[in-house]
Amino acid sequence: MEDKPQAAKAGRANASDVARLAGVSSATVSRTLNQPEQVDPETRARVQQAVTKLRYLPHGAARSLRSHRTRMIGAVVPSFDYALYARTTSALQRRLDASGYSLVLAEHHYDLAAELRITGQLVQHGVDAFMFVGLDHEPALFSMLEDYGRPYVLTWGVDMGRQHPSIGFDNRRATCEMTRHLLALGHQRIGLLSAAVEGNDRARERGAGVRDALAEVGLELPPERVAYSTIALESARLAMARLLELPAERRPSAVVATNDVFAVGAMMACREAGIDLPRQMSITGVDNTDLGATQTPGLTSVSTPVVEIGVAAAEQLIARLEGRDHVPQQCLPFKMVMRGSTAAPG
Amino acid sequence: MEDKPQAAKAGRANASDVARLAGVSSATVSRTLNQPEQVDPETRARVQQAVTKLRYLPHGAARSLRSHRTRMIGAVVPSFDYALYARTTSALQRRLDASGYSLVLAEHHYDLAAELRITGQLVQHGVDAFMFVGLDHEPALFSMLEDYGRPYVLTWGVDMGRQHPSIGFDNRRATCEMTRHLLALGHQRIGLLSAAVEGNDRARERGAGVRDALAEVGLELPPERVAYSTIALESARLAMARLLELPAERRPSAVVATNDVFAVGAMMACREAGIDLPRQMSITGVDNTDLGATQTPGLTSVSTPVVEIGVAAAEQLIARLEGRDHVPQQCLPFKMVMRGSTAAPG
DNA sequence: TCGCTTGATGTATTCGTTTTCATCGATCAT
DNA sequence: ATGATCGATGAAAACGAATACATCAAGCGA
Repeated sequence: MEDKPQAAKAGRANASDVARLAGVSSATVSRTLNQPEQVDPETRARVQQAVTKLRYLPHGAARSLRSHRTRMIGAVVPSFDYALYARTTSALQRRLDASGYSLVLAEHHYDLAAELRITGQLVQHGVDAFMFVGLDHEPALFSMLEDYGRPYVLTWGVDMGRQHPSIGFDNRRATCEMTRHLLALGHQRIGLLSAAVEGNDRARERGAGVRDALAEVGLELPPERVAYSTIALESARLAMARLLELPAERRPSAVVATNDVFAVGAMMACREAGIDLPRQMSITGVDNTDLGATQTPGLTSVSTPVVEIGVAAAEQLIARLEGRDHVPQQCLPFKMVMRGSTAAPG
Repeated sequence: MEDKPQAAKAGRANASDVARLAGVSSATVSRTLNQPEQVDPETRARVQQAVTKLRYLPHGAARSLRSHRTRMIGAVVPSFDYALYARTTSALQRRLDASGYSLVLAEHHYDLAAELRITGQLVQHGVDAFMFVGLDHEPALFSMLEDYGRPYVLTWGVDMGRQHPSIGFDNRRATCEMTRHLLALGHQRIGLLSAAVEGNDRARERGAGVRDALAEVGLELPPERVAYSTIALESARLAMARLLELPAERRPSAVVATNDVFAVGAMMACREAGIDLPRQMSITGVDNTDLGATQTPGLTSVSTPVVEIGVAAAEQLIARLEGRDHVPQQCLPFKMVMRGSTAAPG
């Protein structure tokens, strides 16, 4: 009654099953899958056949327990819900997939403590390497990655101090150039619609860029012309509404928003208040999303290298995991996209 | 020269290290982490202390090799880039995170063969359960999940045949009601802007809903009033442009788009062609995204239960993994959102 | 006080691969 | 012919945690 060879094997075939069917040892099965060139073509074919016949999928946990690699790469982003990160992540996955890596994606809702916790879970699961958004992170995050020997790359910003590998663009110069554009149009009172800056280097840099451009012409940015918002249209609309409450002579004639969602929220507030765009108010965004591009008037914005960041991040991480050379810091170009939302003050 | 106890331990502490520091066996460490109630409070405290001191993270691969569970749940969606899936997935992650599960996210770009391949990779990595979008999938996908004993739930549609667990809403009724609304406004020639229907049950159902409503009043949908698009603004704009090329007496006075991206693309085409919305053309979408809501005029759309789907999917999968009761089929409500993009024909 | 139960802990095996090392023909230079 | 080399393969030892089973002390009733 013992030893029913092929009878009702629970569910999953393992390497020994394949080996038995192919008449080889499990070591040869493993080699066929991992270093095919080391095994005799004829044997190899026999093993392959057994693999497909049994629908064998190697057991990832066992594999990574032994080999210390999972071929999984983690992307930890602030939010799935913002189109930008989605497009970067999408590009990242495509590139990873092409090299046989899988993507594990997680979001932290702009909470750096949550980011640390979630990344810890992923480290536990054996994720080999990480992509993060932005330069600001908990120190404990870096020490954990260090302890566990996990390569990582920061994105959407460039770490000038060269402490960490990073791939992004110059956020500060982006808003600086945008502000110069508004100044050139003749605007004097320029407002800023920004995300909260703590833990958010992109927001900080983008705000600094506005101040840079203003300083170049001897102007400054009074606190009353700065409004803060969370990344949601409604929140941005309310923030803009507060700016519009300023008395006419102190109210900005142009507002630089640090991203397109804020900019579109601002447009909503203007429409509601009966303010004509762009005659009575110019608005600019950053990221050049569909959301902004399809507004009437179209939103002037900065086209950021979303896809390029994802691809470059994937390539750097793969290169490091496979011990190849890589460029640790990459500062990619951005592009101004002028549309109808900016004009000379009426 | 042997036996330097704590000297330069490579990187990672393991259960034995924790056990040694706490003066217990590794079995007790494991119990402390997994069945804390079975271990003496005093011992437990000592172990916990050692865990934090050594910054111990259990080795996920080892754990899941032995226990056959990873506490990872996979969501396989068509695209990260469409806001809807992002919001569902976000809700899903939040709910999973609260129960100690991690999310693994992957996209297949509307390619069901890719979906199968990618899901296979995730099964290899030990992902415990899956959420998919839509009812249409490769038969091989279901047999693989069956073979490997992985629970799954289909979303964004309700499987009437009760073959598979599913959570969604009635896509057909959604566009049907939308079309009735247009008919009630007095439209006679109604067009359809749809995604390709093969492998996409949502598109198929939504198209059927339009035909249902037309049939109720004895009308039908001639092929020339149907245009197909891929999920991108530019593609939708071109598709709508083709509908606008019809001679005036056969051109639709209203177009039902099967999602908001298509609808906004259609709006772009109209603006470009100098067609006044909604006087000369009514347009409706599905999904009620920010993209549609912020257009001028605002897009009339169907608000779909994006967040609820994510939460319900998470809860069903967790319940099944933990052997608890669950409702296999859930049909959630949707809501019509009327805005300025629909009006009586001019 | 003895045997029995109970609770807490340790010992040892197991999960399914990868990988090191050994083996065994076959080929080759001498 | 012979020892060296090489290519292909198998046997067996990891990897790190979970867990069945054994152990041991304490508590209990008779």
